[in-house]
Amino acid sequence: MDNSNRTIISRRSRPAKEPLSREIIVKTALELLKQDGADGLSMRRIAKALDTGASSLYVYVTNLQELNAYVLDYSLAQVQLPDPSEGNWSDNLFEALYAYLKVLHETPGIAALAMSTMPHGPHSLALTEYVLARLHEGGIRSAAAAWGADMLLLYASSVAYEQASRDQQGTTIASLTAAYQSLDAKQYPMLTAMREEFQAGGQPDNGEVRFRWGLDVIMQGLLKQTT
Amino acid sequence: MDNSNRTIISRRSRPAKEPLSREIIVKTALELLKQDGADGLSMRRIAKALDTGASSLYVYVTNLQELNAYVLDYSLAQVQLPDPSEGNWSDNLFEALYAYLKVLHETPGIAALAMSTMPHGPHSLALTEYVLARLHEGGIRSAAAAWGADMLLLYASSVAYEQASRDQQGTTIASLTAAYQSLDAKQYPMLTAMREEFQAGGQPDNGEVRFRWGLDVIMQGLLKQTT
DNA sequence: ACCTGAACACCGTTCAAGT
DNA sequence: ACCTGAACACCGTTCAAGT
Repeated sequence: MDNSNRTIISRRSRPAKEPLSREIIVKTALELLKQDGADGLSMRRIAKALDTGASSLYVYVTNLQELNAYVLDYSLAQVQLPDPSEGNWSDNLFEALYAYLKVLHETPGIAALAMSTMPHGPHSLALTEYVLARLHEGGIRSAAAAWGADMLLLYASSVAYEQASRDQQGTTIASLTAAYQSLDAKQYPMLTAMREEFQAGGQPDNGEVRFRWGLDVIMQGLLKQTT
Repeated sequence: MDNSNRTIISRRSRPAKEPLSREIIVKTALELLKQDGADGLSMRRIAKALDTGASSLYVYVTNLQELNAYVLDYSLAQVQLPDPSEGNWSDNLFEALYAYLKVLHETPGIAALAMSTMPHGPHSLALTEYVLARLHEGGIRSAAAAWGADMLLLYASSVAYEQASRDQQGTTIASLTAAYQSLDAKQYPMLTAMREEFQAGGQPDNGEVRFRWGLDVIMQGLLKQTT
């Protein structure tokens, strides 16, 4: 009696340590990434959050690179793909890519993963499949569709990544605006003349407008393509 | 006499240590980046190559981020911009962007810098200026030109970066091809049908063709744009 | 003014040892 | 089979001390 009681109490004060698993590792990794940004994603920090040593993780994950791939795919589960049976193909395509951008943009660090790790997982494949299907609906087939899908996804990833590193740097942004202000008009006439347009690009409100504008450019170009 | 002699000998065996300077730091950084890839670019390695301690570098460079920016701009000096008075604007634009891609592609690690560090330096500005001027020649002005120039440069940077990380990973590429081979045709009908087109994209020979195809898509889209 | 060494607070990965 | 601690070989940055 005493015995069982004691066990219960000890369980309450610190619940029986959940056994490790790849899933729980990936989940904590994503939480840390959301909390602390790109620095949060380290073997040692994940291990600490799970109350173990870093070496314990290597049973479930061969290395950091592989873990990165899992984390990326896990977070891509949150990309909401619009029902293809409603609305037209091009609106659906835009919304899907914008949803992808938002997921990358929401969690700083995921964008970096999207650029640096090769997409393995089911959610990444599902996204590519979706994009291909919409392009097919729109009459863009074979090579143009394959390359176009890659291009659209790369565009979204790189925009997210650029914005993420922009936000992270902070310090440098002031000195850059200063540099633009004091441009030599002789050496850089175009840049000097278009100062405002370039600075407007950095404004956060313009983000969505500009992103959609870029998608539109690519889509127009794809529709013009014959190959 | 003896004294002066001794000094000369000691100078020969180890020439009077060149004083540090930002330029020499940036140069060695780039050399190490070329030799050892992205891992080569570390304060400690640069210091070791210069036969000092890492802390000595901080007199000439405020931190690694700033050094990265200098290295990037220094290597962009090698981008050969075609003479705008010869040939048509669109060929010149393509060649300039391809020259940019090649510089990023040649030195593994520079592409990562291009994506992650904000472009300050004169060579980066010169490249942007050149792109803007060509677009202007082609009749693309104001906002469309500014956003278009950013888009073209981002496209080149991201293609280079993607290829660089692809090459670096090595191991993963095999498992990815395997994954494509065993795709569930029910779940991913498009991807299954277009396997070859996707795998062809990974082929190194196709790199240039595909890059130019992408530039063409963006250019066609830009020319269609009214805003 | 410039350089140095040691120190601080981190990394990823491996490996022998424990349960 | 799983977990652990210590060790190895690294990081960027700071700071007191030297010249």
